[in-house]
Amino acid sequence: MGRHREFDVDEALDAALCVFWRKGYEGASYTDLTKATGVERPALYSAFGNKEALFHRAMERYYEHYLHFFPAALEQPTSREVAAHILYNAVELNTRYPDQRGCLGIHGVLAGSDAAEPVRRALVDARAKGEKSLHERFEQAKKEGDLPEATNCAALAAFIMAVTHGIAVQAKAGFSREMLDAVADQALSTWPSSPKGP
Amino acid sequence: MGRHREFDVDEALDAALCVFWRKGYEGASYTDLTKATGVERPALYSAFGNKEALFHRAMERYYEHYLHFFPAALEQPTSREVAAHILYNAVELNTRYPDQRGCLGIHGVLAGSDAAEPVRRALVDARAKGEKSLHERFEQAKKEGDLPEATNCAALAAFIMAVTHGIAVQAKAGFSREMLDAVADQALSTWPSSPKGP
DNA sequence: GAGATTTAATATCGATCGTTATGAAAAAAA
DNA sequence: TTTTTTTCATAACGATCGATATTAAATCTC
Repeated sequence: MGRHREFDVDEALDAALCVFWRKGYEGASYTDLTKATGVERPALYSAFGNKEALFHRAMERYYEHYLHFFPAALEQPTSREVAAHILYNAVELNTRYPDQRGCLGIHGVLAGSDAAEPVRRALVDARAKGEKSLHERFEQAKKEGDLPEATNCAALAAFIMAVTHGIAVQAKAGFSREMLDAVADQALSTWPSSPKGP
Repeated sequence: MGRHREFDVDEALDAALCVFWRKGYEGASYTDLTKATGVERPALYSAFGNKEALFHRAMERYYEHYLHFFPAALEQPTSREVAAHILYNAVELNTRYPDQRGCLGIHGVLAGSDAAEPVRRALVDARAKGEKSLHERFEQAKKEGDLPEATNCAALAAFIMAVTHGIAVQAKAGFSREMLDAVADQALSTWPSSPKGP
């Protein structure tokens, strides 16, 4: 009943995601989005709703398709390996595509107009969620004797995330993968070791 | 010869700086700027030139008035103290004003429209300049035996800057000063020690 | 095939963006 | 005081923003 859609919604979403990745939420205009997706404006509205909803969908897809290494990292056997997986995979992702360096979640909307506040909040919440899961993973490591009893697990998780965010900023500035790997090395260079540990 | 200016240029610049700090370059509109400065649009243009020039002036003032701790840190006696000064002062600055958390230089324009490319480049260049001076300071430390011969000074400088950038991102997200100090602690716990060192 | 329903494409909406004429107000120079 | 020069404030500029009304095309049901 009715005409069929002539474009692939997922393909359009992927193209829109790349635009947001490069330009952030407010920096990406519908002119950019229609050009990248090959889909006219009203069709984008019909398929996704407004710009904020489209960004939300792009953000979900980003987490699923690009940040999948994060939940996977939490399943590494030791806390150090968890941290290493996060850092090195972040470096790889942040330098993988020359045209969209850095991380959508970080420079999507660090700052912007008041109108972008809900989007900014959504990204902050998503980051907080990831950091919380990392914190909990480190608490588990402490229980297992993988981390010293005195470890501030919240601070350790915040530290790893801070380095990851910093790597995203530097990747956007054009830093080489080699340099960013070295930054990750340094972050891991003195991982707190448990007396019971290896 | 002619009428006098009725507003203080430096005061207006300070007010504009705060707007850019909060909203970034493209997020700050002239409506915001006139409201914050109390100066009408044409007067801002007359005093500073266009928006890009105004941001440039604000950026200069930011480096002079707020990031002055950075060149000062380079004069600390040891590389570890240099790094500590940078990190803890960055935490303090990034959490000093509840209304403008984070760092103007970082979230000023991480992403944005193509029109903001020159501004983005200027901020990247300014960051690179600071990082280069830190790198050189670490090379000096290596010569003095304060850092091990094998130290990758460029990576070490990039690491400190990465943590600083990450702290800025987290400060913008509302992290407490205590938490960010703990992040800085963790970053410094990885500090390489020289065999000749203390 | 006829009518109903959904999508596609053009063109445009009001609002806001950065920027600037324009003319009144103020202060120095004559 | 008159003239000249600079600033101030109102208003509006063209361009672009996100979002739609409208009409033609396509595909369903009957």
